[in-house]
Amino acid sequence: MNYSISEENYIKAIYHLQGESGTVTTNALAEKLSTKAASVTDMMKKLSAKKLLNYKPYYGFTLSTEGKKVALFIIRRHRLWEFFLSQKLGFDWEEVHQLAEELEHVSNKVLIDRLDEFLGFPPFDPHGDPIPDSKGRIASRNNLPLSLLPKNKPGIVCQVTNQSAEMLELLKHKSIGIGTKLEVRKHFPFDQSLELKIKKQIVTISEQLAKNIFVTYDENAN
Amino acid sequence: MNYSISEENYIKAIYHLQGESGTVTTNALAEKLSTKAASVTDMMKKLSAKKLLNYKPYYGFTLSTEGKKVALFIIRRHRLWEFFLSQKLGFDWEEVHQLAEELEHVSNKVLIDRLDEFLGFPPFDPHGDPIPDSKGRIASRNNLPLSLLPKNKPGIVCQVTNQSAEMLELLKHKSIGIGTKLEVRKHFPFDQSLELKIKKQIVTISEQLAKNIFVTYDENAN
DNA sequence: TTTAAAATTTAGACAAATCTAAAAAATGAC
DNA sequence: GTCATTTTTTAGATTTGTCTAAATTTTAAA
Ligand SMILES: [Mn+2]
Ligand SMILES: [Mn+2]
Ligand SMILES: [Mn+2]
Ligand SMILES: [Mn+2]
Repeated sequence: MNYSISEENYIKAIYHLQGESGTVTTNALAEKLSTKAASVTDMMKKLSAKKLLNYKPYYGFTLSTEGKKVALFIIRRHRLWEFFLSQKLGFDWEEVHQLAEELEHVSNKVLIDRLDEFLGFPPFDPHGDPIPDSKGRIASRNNLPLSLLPKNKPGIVCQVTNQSAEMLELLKHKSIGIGTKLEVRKHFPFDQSLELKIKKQIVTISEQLAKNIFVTYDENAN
Repeated sequence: MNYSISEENYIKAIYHLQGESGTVTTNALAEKLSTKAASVTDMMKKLSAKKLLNYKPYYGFTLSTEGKKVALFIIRRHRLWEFFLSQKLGFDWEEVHQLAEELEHVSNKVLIDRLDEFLGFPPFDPHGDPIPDSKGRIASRNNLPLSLLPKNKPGIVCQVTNQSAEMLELLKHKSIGIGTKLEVRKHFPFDQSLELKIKKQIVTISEQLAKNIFVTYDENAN
């Protein structure tokens, strides 16, 4: 019922790597955690013994139902602290992740539920990622990758699915953040780059960047 | 410059035990940390090597100047989080200590300074203990142990110097908290017990309890 | 001043988490 | 299908923090 910081970091990393039920490999996890394959195997045995994993040696692993539950509670903590750091302490969205990496391991349930309440039960974190509620449920949203936003229809940025320093630096430079209103003006099939209108400015972004930006778009709006 | 959770717990415990420059013994520290004397000796060697301690084998130890600085920063974190938990999340003063025990180990300086600012630079925590500022300075206050409060002069409880669950339970029962206004009505030399007037009620407290309650008293007030 | 008791340190062991290097298993090119 | 390459696991070591039991040092009583 109570896991070490190291165990929690592994569980969370597996959750993110496996996405919608894919199997995770030893090397991929080692890479993600900046550790060695041998260390991963050791930890997989341990998490397996604790029934958090479906693990078949040599063939990778996925989280068990219990493992997913644990992961969602870690992610809940992480994203609530990110929201707190951003909204209450005024940190930029590229700073909050590192700090939340530490705070997420303080795992008292009542503390987290009170924090949630204090923050007004935010459904999304500063990067637009959903915050699991106290039961581990995640709000869904009709997201659209920027590449599928119809031309000349206003969309609002609601999520960025890569939060590397490099990505966030680029977004900042282009004045794109959560809540930014924009329209696609041009799409160049040669390299899939896009020209956007943002606050009366024309901004060009690459395919790689566009792939990581999601928008909401009200089809019934004018 | 960066210390493990275990090291931090030892440093803080030494700080509290040594008070105003007393020497701390191996057994006292083991007791305080619910560990064994042998473990303490091991850690003392380590902290000594890091120049955080003045350590003479068999004769106890005190924190070095650097060690005190580290201790004050840990205590700053602890008390700021206690204040946050109490004021923002609505926890009772007997609950905040345990939670702060974990949060105190998240040691990013900018985070703590921003938290301090967010909270309005509180000088005292929910138990009335002073919160070191970002330079490690502690506000002083003309405190008076309740036993020295002149009879029939109003005092305001500003600090309780024992925060055991037992003590806080008793205080709650007697409706005494930080900010409580009271007057000493009677003092019984036989057992040093006191009769207090609190909001028109007469309350009796023991010597042990009185010793841990400190009040402010304005000599110039009427 | 001797000696028994108490306090402290040392010795040796163990669990957790990590690493490097070697062995074993799976995979894919031929 | 064989075999070299890649991936994964195992073996053995290391660091941190802890423990018990034994040895050492201090202390305080007789
Ligand atoms: Mn983490
Ligand atoms: Mn996030
Ligand atoms: Mn602690
Ligand atoms: Mn306190």
